[in-house]
Amino acid sequence: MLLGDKWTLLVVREALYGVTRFDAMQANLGLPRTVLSDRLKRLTAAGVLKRRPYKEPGARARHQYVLTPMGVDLALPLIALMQWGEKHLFGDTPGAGPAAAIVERATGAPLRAGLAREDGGPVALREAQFLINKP
Amino acid sequence: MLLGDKWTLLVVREALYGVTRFDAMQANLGLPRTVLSDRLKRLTAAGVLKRRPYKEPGARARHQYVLTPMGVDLALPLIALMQWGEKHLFGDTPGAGPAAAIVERATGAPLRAGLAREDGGPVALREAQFLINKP
DNA sequence: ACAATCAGTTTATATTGCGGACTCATGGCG
DNA sequence: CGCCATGAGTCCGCAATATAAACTGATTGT
Repeated sequence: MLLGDKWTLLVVREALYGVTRFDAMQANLGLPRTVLSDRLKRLTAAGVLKRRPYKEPGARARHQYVLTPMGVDLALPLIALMQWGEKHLFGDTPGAGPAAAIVERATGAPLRAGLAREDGGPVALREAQFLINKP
Repeated sequence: MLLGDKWTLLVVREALYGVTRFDAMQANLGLPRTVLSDRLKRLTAAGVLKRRPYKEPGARARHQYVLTPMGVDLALPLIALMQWGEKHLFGDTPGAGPAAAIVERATGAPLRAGLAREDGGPVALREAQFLINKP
């Protein structure tokens, strides 16, 4: 079960925010280093992250964790979850406003996760229905 | 941390599928009854589910767990996650096709989770950007 | 040579998850 | 009426994970 624990999605979110180094993630999230180490291993094994060595000039070689296309695609579920949280659970961390806004790169217009037909036409959640496949 | 474990989201998915009774959820998910009991408690405490007594004619009174509006809104993150899984991890459970399709109730047209401007215009994930609030 | 930094690993303890058995109330049935 | 089945949990003992804190080890600026 790839995404089924407390930290995995948060690690991916860090990566989406542009945090790529072990210590920065550990400091931001405050999770035990053992767990971070394990999650990064799992995520790279699953193909969500890629581990790359790199070297800033005048610093020793490190490695960074960057999202693969598969990882980048996790942005959508994550945005949907974050917006759900903003809307429904704000007594969560009192005083804290939304952690991040999602905007269109070109125009700065705010964006929202939603459902759409394949032609792009938006559809409200109430108009949607699950069709369950029972084999 | 409300949604941070293996089962909570799956329980919500069951509820979205229309499963409302304890034993049915337990049978479908195969999780320990203690854990299901705990998750249902948490979810009702958080306002995602509501516990209601009801009575089918000719059977004794039971209770069912139904989603609140807050719970129904979790459909979107869940759909986004499911579609991510369909696209990227199919060696997951070999032989199993997608578990459920999402369609428009009125027309039966298939739906996809995506990003949109506030006017409803669709925007590709690559055009989106996080604006982080640092207080 | 030395202290600092980054990226982990090791270790010991605490928490949580798990399967299986048990409880308890209620309704159907002979 | 007495008995069985069922739904909805709880209780218990063991296994797996999480946690905090200290340790390793490579490298690098001073």
